[in-house]
Amino acid sequence: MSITRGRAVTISDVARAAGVSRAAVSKVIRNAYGVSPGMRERVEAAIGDLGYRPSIAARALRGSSYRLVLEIPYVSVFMTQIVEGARRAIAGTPYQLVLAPAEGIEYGTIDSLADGIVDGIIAVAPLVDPAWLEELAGRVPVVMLGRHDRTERYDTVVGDDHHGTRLLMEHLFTLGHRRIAHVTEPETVTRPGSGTPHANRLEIYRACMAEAGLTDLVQVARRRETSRDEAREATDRLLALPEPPTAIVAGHDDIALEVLARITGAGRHGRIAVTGYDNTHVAAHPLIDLTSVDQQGVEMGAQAATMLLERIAGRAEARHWMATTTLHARGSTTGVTV
Amino acid sequence: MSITRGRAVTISDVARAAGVSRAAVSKVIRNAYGVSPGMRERVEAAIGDLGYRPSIAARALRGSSYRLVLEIPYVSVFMTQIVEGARRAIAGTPYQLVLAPAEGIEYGTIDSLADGIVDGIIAVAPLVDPAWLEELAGRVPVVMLGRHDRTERYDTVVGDDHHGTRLLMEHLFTLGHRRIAHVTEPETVTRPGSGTPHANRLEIYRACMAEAGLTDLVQVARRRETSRDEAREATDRLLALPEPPTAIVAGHDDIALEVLARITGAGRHGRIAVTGYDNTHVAAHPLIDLTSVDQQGVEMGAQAATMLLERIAGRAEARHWMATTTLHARGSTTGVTV
DNA sequence: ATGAAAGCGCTAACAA
DNA sequence: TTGTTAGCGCTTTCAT
Repeated sequence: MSITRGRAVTISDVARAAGVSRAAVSKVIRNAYGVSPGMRERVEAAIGDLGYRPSIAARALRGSSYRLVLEIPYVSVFMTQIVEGARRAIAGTPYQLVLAPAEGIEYGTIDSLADGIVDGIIAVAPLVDPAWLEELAGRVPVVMLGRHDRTERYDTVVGDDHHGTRLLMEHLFTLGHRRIAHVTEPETVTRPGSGTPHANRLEIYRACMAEAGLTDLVQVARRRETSRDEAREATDRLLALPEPPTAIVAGHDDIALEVLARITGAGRHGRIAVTGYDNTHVAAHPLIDLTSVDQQGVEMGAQAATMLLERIAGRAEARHWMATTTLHARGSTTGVTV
Repeated sequence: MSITRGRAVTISDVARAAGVSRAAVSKVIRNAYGVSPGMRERVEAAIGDLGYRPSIAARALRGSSYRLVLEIPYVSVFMTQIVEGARRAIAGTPYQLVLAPAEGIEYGTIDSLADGIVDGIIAVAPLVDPAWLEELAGRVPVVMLGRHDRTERYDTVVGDDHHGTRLLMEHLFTLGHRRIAHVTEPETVTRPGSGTPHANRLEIYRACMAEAGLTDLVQVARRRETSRDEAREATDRLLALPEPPTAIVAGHDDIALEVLARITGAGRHGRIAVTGYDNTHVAAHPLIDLTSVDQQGVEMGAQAATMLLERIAGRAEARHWMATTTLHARGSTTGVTV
C-alpha cells in the first residue's frame, strides 16, 4: 500500500564507489585526522556523484546529531527575538537549530527531545522542578532561559526583572501615577516565591508600591489562562473597579496589547497609562506606541546558544548570564496626563 | 574534561530487570501483537522503575522516529497560526512536532531534516525546484504549504490567493479608489509566473487594475529584502510619488503594519486606505484596525498535519487542499474617504 | 507467547 | 595512512 521510497545512499555505497573503506569515508566527512589528499578527493567525488548524506539517526546513535533544540512554551513575538539570536550564534557551526513548541507542561516534551536526537537543549520552562532539570542536565547539555535559580549543572540566561520592573514603576511615579495596577499571567506562573520572571515582576511591583506607601492601591489582575481573551477579561475587571487605575503595568507586550485594546474599546485610550515588557517591535509601532522595557531578547538567544555550544565542547562549570534592561518611554505613558 | 553524563537506561536493562527478552520489551512498548498480560505487566513495572525511555535515534535507524517537522522560512504571526493548527491535528497521536527555521534558501535545511530524524515534513518553501521536491517526496512523506503546483508525489495546502486578492480589490473599487498601489515581497518570491502566493497576488492585483481600466495607475513597490525597514522604504517610495496612491494593498499583514507606520509617520493616517492579508490578530486590534483577508491559517496547519499523517499511514495518491478566503473590512479602509 | 539473532548506518578503537 | 572490526539501542523475522 505504501509507495516505494527510494533507498538512501549509505556510507557503504560511497566506500564501494570510491574503492575505500567505510572508515575512510567517515573520516573524510568528519574532517578527521589521517586522510591523504588523494583519498579525500576520491571520496568527495563519490559523495557528490551519489548524492550521499549521512544519516542523522545513525550518527546520533554513536555520537552527535548536530541538532540543538530550543523548547518554547508558546510562539510569541518575544520568542522570535530569542530564536533570531540563537540562529545567529549557531550560524557557521555544523549545528542546526530546531524549535519544539511544548504542549502544556514541559516535562514530556523536553524529555522526549533528550531521547537521542539532540546534542543540547535550550529551554524556556519556568515551572519544571530544579531537581528534574539537574537530572536532565546530567544526560544532555542544558541552558535554561528565564530561570533565576543557580545551579552547577545547567547554565541560565535571564533578564533583570528586578531592574526592569523598577524602571517602569519609577517612570510611572515620576509621571505622577499612584493608582497603578498590574495585569499578569495565570497563578501557576506567578506564584510568590516561585522565582519565575512573572512572579518576580509581580513581587517588585508590590515592593515598589509598598516603598511608595501605596500598598492600599495595589491591584493585581491575573488572566486565568494564557489567551488573549483572558487578558482582556482581566483588564475589564480593572476597568470596572469603583476607582479604576490611572496606569496599568502589563506583564509583557502581548498582554499590554490586549490592555490597550480594552482601554480603547472602553473609549478611554490616552487616559490610562499602559506599559509592556520585552520591547517587541509592535511596541514601537506608532499606532501602538507602547512604553516598554527592553531586555535584549536577541542577545539572550545568542548567549544561550553560545553557552550551549561551550557546554557541548566540554565546559563543566556553570555560567549564568543576566541581560541588562533599558526603558523605552513612549506615548502610552508620556502621552497620558494623570 | 567533559562532565560525566549518566548512562541512559536501555532496552536491555529493562529486559534484564523484567526477566524477559529485549524483543518482548520492544513489543510491549510498541503495543505489538503477542504479549501476555502477565509479561506486559512485569515489563511495564520495570520500565517505570528504571525510568526507561526508548532512544529516538535507535528507533529512527530501524523504523520511525515519531517526529514531524514543520519547516518555515521565518517566524511570523501568520506562521503561529499554522503551527497552532498543526499542533492541534497532531495532539493525541504519538507524533511530536518540531519547527525548523530555514536559513535563507531552504534546500539545505530541508535536506538535513530528511536525513533520518523525521517521519514526515511539512514545508513552506515557495522557491525550491519542483523536481527536487519530488525527489525528496520519494524519500519521506511531504506536504507543501503555499505551493500552487500540483503533483502526484506530494500534497499541497494553499490559500485562494486569487479569490482573496479579488475580494480586496473589489472592496477598494467599491469605496471609490482608483489609484491603488501594491507593496509586496522581494523580486525573488514575486517573479511573474513563479506561482508563489505573492506572485499570484501581484498578478491578480494587475489583472483587477486592468479590468477596471486602470493599468496606467498600477504601482508596485517591492521591498528589497524581507525586513521591516525595507517595507517602510518601499512605502516611502510610494508616498513620494507625484500623485501618491489613495489605497495601498500590502502583501500581508506584517507588511501592512509597516505601511501603516509610515503613513502615520507622514501624518497621513486615515487618509490612505490600507489592506493586509492573513487576518492575523494584530489586524483586529482596535488601534491597528486593519482590513485583511482571512485564509484560515489555523485550518491550513491542521490540514497539512492531517494529510501528512495520512501519507505516513500509507496514502499514495496526492491530495491538494485550498483554503477559503473571507474579507474582514475594518477601519483602515472603511474609515478612509477617497 | 516468547526469545535468539541479524542487522539498520555510522563511529572509533585498534591493526596492518 | 588505511582498513578491520566491534558495537551504539532498537526492531523484526524466524525459531521454539
